[in-house]
Amino acid sequence: MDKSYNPEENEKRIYEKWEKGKYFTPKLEVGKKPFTVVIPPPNVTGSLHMGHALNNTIQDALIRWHRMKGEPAEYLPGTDHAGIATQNVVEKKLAKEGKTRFDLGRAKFEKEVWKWKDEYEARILGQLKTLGCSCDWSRTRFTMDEGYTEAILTAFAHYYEKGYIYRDYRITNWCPRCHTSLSDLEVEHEEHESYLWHIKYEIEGGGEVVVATTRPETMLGDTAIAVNPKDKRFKNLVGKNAIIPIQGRKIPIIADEHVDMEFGTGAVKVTPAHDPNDFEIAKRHDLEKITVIDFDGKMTPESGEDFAGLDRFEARDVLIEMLKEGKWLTKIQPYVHNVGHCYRCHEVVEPLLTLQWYVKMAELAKPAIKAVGDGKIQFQPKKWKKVYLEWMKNINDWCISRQIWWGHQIPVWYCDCGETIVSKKWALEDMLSVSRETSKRRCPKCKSSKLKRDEDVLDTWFSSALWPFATFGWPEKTKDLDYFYPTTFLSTARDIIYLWVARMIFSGIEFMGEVPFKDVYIHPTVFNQEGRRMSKSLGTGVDPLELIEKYGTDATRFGLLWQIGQGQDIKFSEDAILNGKRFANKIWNASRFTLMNLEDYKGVSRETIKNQLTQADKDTLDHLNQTIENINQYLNIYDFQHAVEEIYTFFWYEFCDKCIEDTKIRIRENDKTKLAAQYTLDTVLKNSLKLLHPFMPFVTEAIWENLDEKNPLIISDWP
RNA sequence: GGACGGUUAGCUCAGUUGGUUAGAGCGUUACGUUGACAUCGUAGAGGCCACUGGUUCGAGCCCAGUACCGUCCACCA
Repeated sequence: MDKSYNPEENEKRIYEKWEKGKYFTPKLEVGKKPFTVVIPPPNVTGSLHMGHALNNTIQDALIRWHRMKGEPAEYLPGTDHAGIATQNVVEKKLAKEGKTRFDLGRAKFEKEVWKWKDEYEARILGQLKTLGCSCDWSRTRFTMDEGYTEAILTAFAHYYEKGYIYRDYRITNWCPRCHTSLSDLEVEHEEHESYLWHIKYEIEGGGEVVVATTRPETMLGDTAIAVNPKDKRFKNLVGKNAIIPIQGRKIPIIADEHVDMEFGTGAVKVTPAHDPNDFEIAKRHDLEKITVIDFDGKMTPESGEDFAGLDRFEARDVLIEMLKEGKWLTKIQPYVHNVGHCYRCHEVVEPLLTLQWYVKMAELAKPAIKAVGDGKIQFQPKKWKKVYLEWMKNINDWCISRQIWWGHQIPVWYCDCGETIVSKKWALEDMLSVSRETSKRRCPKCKSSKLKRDEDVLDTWFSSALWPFATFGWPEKTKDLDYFYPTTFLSTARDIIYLWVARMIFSGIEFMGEVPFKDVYIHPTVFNQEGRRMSKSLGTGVDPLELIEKYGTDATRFGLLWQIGQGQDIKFSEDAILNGKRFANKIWNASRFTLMNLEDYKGVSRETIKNQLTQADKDTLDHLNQTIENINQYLNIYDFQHAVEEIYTFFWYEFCDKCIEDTKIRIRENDKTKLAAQYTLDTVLKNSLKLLHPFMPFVTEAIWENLDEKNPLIISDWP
C-alpha cells in the first residue's frame, strides 16, 4: 500500500469492479422486504450540481447501508426529458448556427433534441457513477422511452375517461420567450420596483375617473372600469361610459364586489384578456375581451396603430409619454410589486387568453391529503408535512398542455364535425412510426378521415408524476412493479415538493391504489458562502465534479454529509471537503499500520485472545459496539450528519489516537498481550471500514481489497 | 399579505427530554514526531449563546415581543 491514499488510482477501477460483479442489481427474493429508492431524475440539459451531489450521496449511503444489512436494495436511476428546458438549450444551440426550430420543422427538430438527449443523458449518468452511486443500471429509465410513453398515454386516457381532464379557454401564464403556457407552479414571483400609474379617463357627458395600474399598456384592451358597489364616491358614475385616453373608445363603468375600495383610487380598469381577475369580472358582466398583446409579447393590431408591433414594454414607455403629453397621467407613484417570471428562461410571464388542457384537482387531492394527514407518508423533517398539506388543500386545476415540440404529444385528435378523439393506440402508432396509416383513421361519429392531432405536448411534470411506478413497468403488471412498489424512500429538494412530490402522491394513489413511497426526505438546500442559492446560471455555484477531481469522491461525499444539519440549510464550505480528504488519508494510513502488524495473531484461538484482552482493548471494543448502535439509530431517522460524525470521531480519536497508540507499543515491545492487541486492531478496523463504507465507498473498498476477505466490502455484512 | 426557518468561537456548524468548567472542523498560537499518517500528534487562546422581558431553585434550550437574514406560498389592480 502506498503512503497516502490516491482517489484517482482507485475510484474508477473499483466502480468498474462493482459493476462487473452486478452488485447493484438486487435479486427479487420472495418474502424479503426490499428497500426501494427511485432517483429523482435529473434533466438531460446539463450536468449535476451541488444539490444533486448531496441528494445522491444521501440516497446512495442509505442504499449501501440497506444492501449491507442484507435487504434487496433497489436504487433505480433515470433521466427526465425536461420539455421546456431541453427545448431551450437545443434552440440556443441552433441559434448559434443561425437557425430556429421552424427552419427545421417539427420532425427534424425532435431528432436534433434526441441527439442532444443521448449525449447528455450519458454524461449525467456517468456523473452519477463518478459520485459513486450504486444504481441498478439494468433498470435505467428515461421519461420518453417507449414503455414510459405508454404509461403516460394510459394515464391521460384514464383521466380523460374519468372526466378529470378537460380543455378550456381562459387566462393562463404565458412565456413569450419559450412560447408556451406554464402552470402556476412554473411561474416564479419576484419583487420589482416599478410604479403605480394613475390614469385619468374622461366620462361621456362630463366628469372623469382616475384608475391606478402597474401595467398601463393593457389599457388599450380595457373593456370596462369597475368600482365597488358600496363605494359612495362613484355611485353616480356606474352605468355611464368612460372614454379610453388616446384610443377614444367608450367603455362602461360597472360595479363589482371584487374591487378593493382602499387600494389605489378605488376604481380599476378591466382588461379581461390580460388579467385573471378581470377575466372573472368580464364573465360576471358579460364584457368583451380584447387581446392587445400577442404570443410574442408584442402589441396586436387591436391596440391601435401607434402601438401595433411594438414590444409590450416599449409600448408601455411610448404610451406613458403620450399620456403625459395629453395630461392623462395624474400621478406616478413608486410601487414595489411581484412580477411573475418563467422558471426556465426568466422572461416576464404574460397572462394570456388561450385554449389549454387542464387536470381537475379537487377529487385527486382528497386521498393525497389523507395519506399525508394520516401519516401513511411521512415527511422528514416534519415541518414539510404542513407545507404540503396547505398547498394540497388550496390546489387549483393543473394546466398540462405546452406549446412546445419536445415532449409527449397529447393523444387527442379533432374532427371537423366537432368530435374529440382520445386514442392511446394512434399515439403509439405515431410514436413508433410503424405503418402510420393515418388515412385509415376515422372519426367514430361522422366517419370522416379528416382528423387533426393536437399539436401540444404534455407538461414534463405530468410524466414525472408517474415515475415511481412507470419506471417499474406500469401499466403492465410486472414482477418488478409488484415487488418494488410502493417504494421506501424518496429524497429530494424542497423546491419540487409541489411540482413533483405532491403529483407523484396523487398519481400513485390514483393509478396504483397505493401511496408511491413511505418516507419523503427533504434535503437541505446548499447555499454559497454569501447565503445565496447555488446556481450555475447565476454563477454562484461550485461544481461538485471539480471537487471530486480535487479531493476525491469519498472526500466530497463525506464533506457534504458532514456539514448538513437536520433539515437545516447549509452554506457550503470547501473546508469540509478538505477535511474529508484528510480523513480518507487517515483511514488509509490507520489501515496500513494495522495490516502491517497482524501477522502473529492469525490462526490463534479465540480463547487465548480473550484471556489477553486488556482493559483498554475492552473499552475500545465496547466503544465500537456503541458506535455501531448509534449509527444505526441515526440512519434510521435520516440523521446523516450525526451518523458521519459518529464514525469520524470514533475512528480518528478512539481508534487512531488511543487504540493504535496503545497497541503500537504492545506490539513493538512484544508484550504478552500482543495477540490481543492485534485482535483488537483487526476487529475494529474491519468493522470501521464497514461502518464507513456507505459514506466513503471507494477508500474503504480499496483497503478491503488488501484484507483476507472472500467478498468485496460492498456486499459484506453490516456489523 | 400569509407561512416557515435561522441568529452559538475569526469562518462553517453541533448542542439530545432546561442541570455543574457551552462542543467540532477549518483558521490561529506553542511545543513535539526520521517507522501508519506533516493530509500527523499534544497542549492552548478564542463565546454577555442577536436583543428585551417573562417562567424556573436553575435557560443556548421553554414562553412573549423586537431586530436583522433567508426560503416558500399568494389573482389587490
